[in-house]
Amino acid sequence: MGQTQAGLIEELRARGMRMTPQRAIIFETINQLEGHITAEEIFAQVQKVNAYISLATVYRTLELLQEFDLITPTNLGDSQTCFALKEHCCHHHLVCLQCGNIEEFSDDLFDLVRSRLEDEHGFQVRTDHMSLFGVCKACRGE
Amino acid sequence: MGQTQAGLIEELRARGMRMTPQRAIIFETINQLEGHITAEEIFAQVQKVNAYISLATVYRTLELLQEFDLITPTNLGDSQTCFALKEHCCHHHLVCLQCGNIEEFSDDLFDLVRSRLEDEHGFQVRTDHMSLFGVCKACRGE
DNA sequence: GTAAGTGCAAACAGTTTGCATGACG
DNA sequence: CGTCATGCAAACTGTTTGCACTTAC
Repeated sequence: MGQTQAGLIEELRARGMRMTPQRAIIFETINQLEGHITAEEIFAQVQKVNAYISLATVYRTLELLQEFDLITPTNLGDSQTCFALKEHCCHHHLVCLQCGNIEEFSDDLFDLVRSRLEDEHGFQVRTDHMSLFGVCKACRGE
Repeated sequence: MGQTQAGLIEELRARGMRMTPQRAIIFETINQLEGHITAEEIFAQVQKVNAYISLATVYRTLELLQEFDLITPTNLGDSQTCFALKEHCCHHHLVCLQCGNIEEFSDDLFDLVRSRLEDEHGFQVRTDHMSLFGVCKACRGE
């Protein structure tokens, strides 16, 4: 956890971004609040540390982290957008039924499926090591 | 197509809802615009038929159709919500790894996965006859 | 005729943005 | 000390709602 945060800060610096107390607090909050959280939730948590951090800064920082490819936004039915760290995301496979080629895709894509199956069916899906079948870009192009 | 629309209207009437020209136009539009469409897209199309139908009515009708379980909303990354007819949706299976019990779930859940794999990888997934594995409600409760 | 549906405009929620001020490096 | 980040408030987008009016049944 501390490591991840140090990693975040380090990477920010490496890309010439400035390190501000606001950003540090927001990063730490995202690290602590595991799973999918909304901007508003981050804001609420962040305000406990420092009440003078604005919601706009939270949004701007989230945007920054997205550009850095460190978090991913997901839309889970609700009106609000959720965010999650990318670090732990596993990969799945896309298998082409025509040429047999296999490519990978991120586990993020299953966020909505997972949460809805949990909410609507009480079913806890194991999405590790999934394979989806279909037709790849190259084969479709012909 | 005409059949589906007749079905919609019939079902509306059966539930004691009124049939208005606005609703007829909106239904027909949803039928014609296959796939996932936004309220705004429906509105634009509907206005070509009758320019005096308001966006509010489109939203109200969409809400109505959701209550009737005839369309499903989906959130595909964009800011706007997409809607699709439920009629063609196939079913998939949830297989419990502990008790072996199998339950069904709707293909709608894959909307986001499908569209993102198409957009991001150019991959056309075949989501028919899918099975997902995990732990069912009953087994989790223990 | 009466309950339900409509249009309009105003309200609303979530997010973004312009600008003056403040602070990192 | 220059540049970039912040806070504030106002703008913006997608959606919902209150209300007077209209219409289906």
